[in-house]
Amino acid sequence: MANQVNPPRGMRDFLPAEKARRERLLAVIRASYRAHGFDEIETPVVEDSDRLHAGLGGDNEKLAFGVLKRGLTHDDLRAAAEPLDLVDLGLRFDLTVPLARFYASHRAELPTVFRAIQLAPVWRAERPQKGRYRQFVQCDIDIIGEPGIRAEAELLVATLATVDALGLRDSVIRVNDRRLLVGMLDTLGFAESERDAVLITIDKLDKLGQNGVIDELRANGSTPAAVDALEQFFRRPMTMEHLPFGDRAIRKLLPQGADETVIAELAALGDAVRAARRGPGATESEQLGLQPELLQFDPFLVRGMGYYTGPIFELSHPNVPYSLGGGGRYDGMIGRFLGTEVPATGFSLGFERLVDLLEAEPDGAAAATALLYDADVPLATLLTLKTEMLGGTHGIGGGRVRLVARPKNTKTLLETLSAEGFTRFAFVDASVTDVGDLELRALGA
RNA sequence: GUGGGUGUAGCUCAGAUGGUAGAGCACUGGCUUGUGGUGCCGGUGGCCGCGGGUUCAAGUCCCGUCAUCCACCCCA
Repeated sequence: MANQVNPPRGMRDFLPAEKARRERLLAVIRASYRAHGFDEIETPVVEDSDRLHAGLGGDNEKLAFGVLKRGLTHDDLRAAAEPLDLVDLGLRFDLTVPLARFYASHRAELPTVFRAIQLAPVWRAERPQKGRYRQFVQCDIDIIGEPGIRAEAELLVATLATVDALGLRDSVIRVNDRRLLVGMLDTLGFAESERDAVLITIDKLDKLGQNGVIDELRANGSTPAAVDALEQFFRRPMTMEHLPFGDRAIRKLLPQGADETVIAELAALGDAVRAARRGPGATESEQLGLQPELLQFDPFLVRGMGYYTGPIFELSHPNVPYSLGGGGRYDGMIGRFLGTEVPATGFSLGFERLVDLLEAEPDGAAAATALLYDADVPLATLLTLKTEMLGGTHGIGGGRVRLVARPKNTKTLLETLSAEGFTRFAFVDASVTDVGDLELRALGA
């Protein structure tokens, strides 16, 4: 019934089974990232509003939840020129801006190259939809202090390993570089002033198609000659041969005159990641056909965040229309907070989207026993049984025991318990006095 | 921010053309059964999302509003 006890719009309560499942998946992600040499940190859920609205969050800034200043008066309200004047804090809309502040604040205590894990909720005041929530968990890894593709390679290998560990098949990471994107627009003849708008339209390529993108650019009044050039580029003759992520694949998909340095970087990145995925000892021919292409160069991958400066990534899966994660290099951001430029790059997994996509797996945890007791069994007996089964008074041996009053209809109860991960049960009537009297039965799924 | 669908018991849902509400499951009482969880009879539980309008009469029609889902926008 729709009433006033629902959680806030776009935010969710999690029942025990779902909460347990989320925690299991989170544990997999945490363990995988830690194994790759990253360290987990935590920052406050709110940041200074000024910092959130420093122009680094792109459109997300408009979606930030603000926190009103405490003790506002009517005079304050009247004196405010705009709503943000009444706000001094805001809920973070991503984990990258807080990380940049964190690094700027604690740089002296951190290693020269810092590898961070953040598994935490963020908030955006968007209209909720499938795969989109107003409060959602992001799983970020970032490498701060490493300027070269060494960092990107580590990020991608760790991310792919984590995706594997989660049991997600068929996902692909699309790769591009902000510098190639900008270079392409320049080559085609777009003015710098229209760059952002053009990129937003190009980003819709997978939805609108090539003709749709051209139409929208024309409708928006983009430089006609440049749009013509783009259309011609779309229509260029292309061989359909499949090329692995590397020098040839990148060149094939770019206009003439693209930045050679960037191409070389991306090609090296692809080679390194492929080598790591293949593992030691295996030859390329041995793995051909076994190892699907996990990286894919996409010259039209844009990513919304304005702060990206170099290689950018997006994790996609054929079963869902939205991305499962993304990231890229944001070399300028920390300098905004610290004064000194510090290179940084990161990758963020969309936890909610992974949870929604992954099949629910049974809880492989230790035995859990439910004792269904009759009303006439003394409380002391029940508590003693429970304590004994747990192997002592501390009861942290790994097993679980729950006391449940036996209802008239046990069928539903047993199904519920099974769904909660209980593996066995026993009836407890007044004749039971110690554990030896219990007749334990398996609780089938 | 824009557009569309939905909103009836704890849950899943019925309620053609307007006549003050039903089922299954869940919960619960009795008997039966006597413990992998039966059968029979009964019971609790509904401002039919909320507000307004039309009408003798609205769950049913109209308007508004809120919630939710979906599609845009944008994004994890």
